[in-house]
Amino acid sequence: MSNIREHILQTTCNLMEKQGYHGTGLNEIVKESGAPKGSLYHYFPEGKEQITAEAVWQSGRMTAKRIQNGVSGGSNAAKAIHDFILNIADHVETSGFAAGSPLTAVAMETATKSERINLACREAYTLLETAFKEKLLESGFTKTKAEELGTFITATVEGGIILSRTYHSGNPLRTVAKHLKVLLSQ
Amino acid sequence: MSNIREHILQTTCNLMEKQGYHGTGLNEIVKESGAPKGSLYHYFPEGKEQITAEAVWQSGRMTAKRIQNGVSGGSNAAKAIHDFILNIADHVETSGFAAGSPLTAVAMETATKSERINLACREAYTLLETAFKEKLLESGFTKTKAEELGTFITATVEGGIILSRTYHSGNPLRTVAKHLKVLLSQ
DNA sequence: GTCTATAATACGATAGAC
DNA sequence: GTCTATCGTATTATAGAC
Repeated sequence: MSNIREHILQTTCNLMEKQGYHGTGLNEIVKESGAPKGSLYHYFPEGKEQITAEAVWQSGRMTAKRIQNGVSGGSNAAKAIHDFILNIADHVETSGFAAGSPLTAVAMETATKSERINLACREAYTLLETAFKEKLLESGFTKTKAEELGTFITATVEGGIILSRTYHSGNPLRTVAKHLKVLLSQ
Repeated sequence: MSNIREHILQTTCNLMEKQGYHGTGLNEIVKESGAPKGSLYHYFPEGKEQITAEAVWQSGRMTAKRIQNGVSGGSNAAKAIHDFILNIADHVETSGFAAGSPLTAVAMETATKSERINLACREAYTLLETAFKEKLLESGFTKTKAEELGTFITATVEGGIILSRTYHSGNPLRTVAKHLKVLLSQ
């Protein structure tokens, strides 16, 4: 796959995790990525919607992988999930308060405005929920419980990201990590 | 206080809980509110930032009040918070998947772009966290625990709103409500 | 206080040369 | 594949009449 194409997608992720969908312009993506300006519509003939949908989807796949690889042994979901969230907390602070993924902002902005992007966001969230669920299954949770907790954990992390970005501090995410660990260790 | 002014703020809340900050234009606010077009900059001389900051702040105050009044007796925080979230779940579905408040979307979009709106979002979230905390204190939680859980609950609700909007279903919020109740009943 | 008209700018998208 | 130039349409904000 083209290098430039990948780089445009990565830049889109980086910008949208700070500014969201409407707050990020195509001119900004071109400029920031350093990609040849004429090539944007060559690689993404369907424009901004296509770029965003692909960026969201790719970001979801990468985040899910990070959850899966959290603890290789897989015997302790509580610790794996705890560490995963602490990593996001650090990232928020070291990146100038980026969200770690474009998903949170883009999902909110486009939920009722673009069917295509909304579909990509659903798929991305389902990947995250499933990754958490698998971790919990490995640790001995029942199927129903693992499924519901997968949703619960995803919601809590997303909300923690919003609070940490708003307060310009990783602490809300750290509080979330701490209490999720207690909940999952019981 | 002016009736028109209040109506402009209310309309801004309604639009931004669906479309966010950048997705909502001033023209749209004027048109939707039916307010006299010439009066927008009369009541809000500092423009969109001022309108948004005030809308966010007002919305935070109203939501905090709804949490406080959830259960008048105040003896059962778990049930009060559970019911509060179920109400949001219903609202998301009956409103065509609005967020219940402009806070979630606006906070994400403006966290690093507008200091003024960011400050309003912080104050609004602090109001929510405090409202949850007070409910927990009334139910006998220790001060430290009530404080941390106030943050945890706020994060979980905000994340639940994102998931429910994305999936076009109140069910993620209902899952959140269920497991929060279990957590708080122990 | 409210109106219309418009300034000034940014946006997404496209055309056509090379 | 990549370029520049530009179209058409949004946006926020302001000016000036009434």
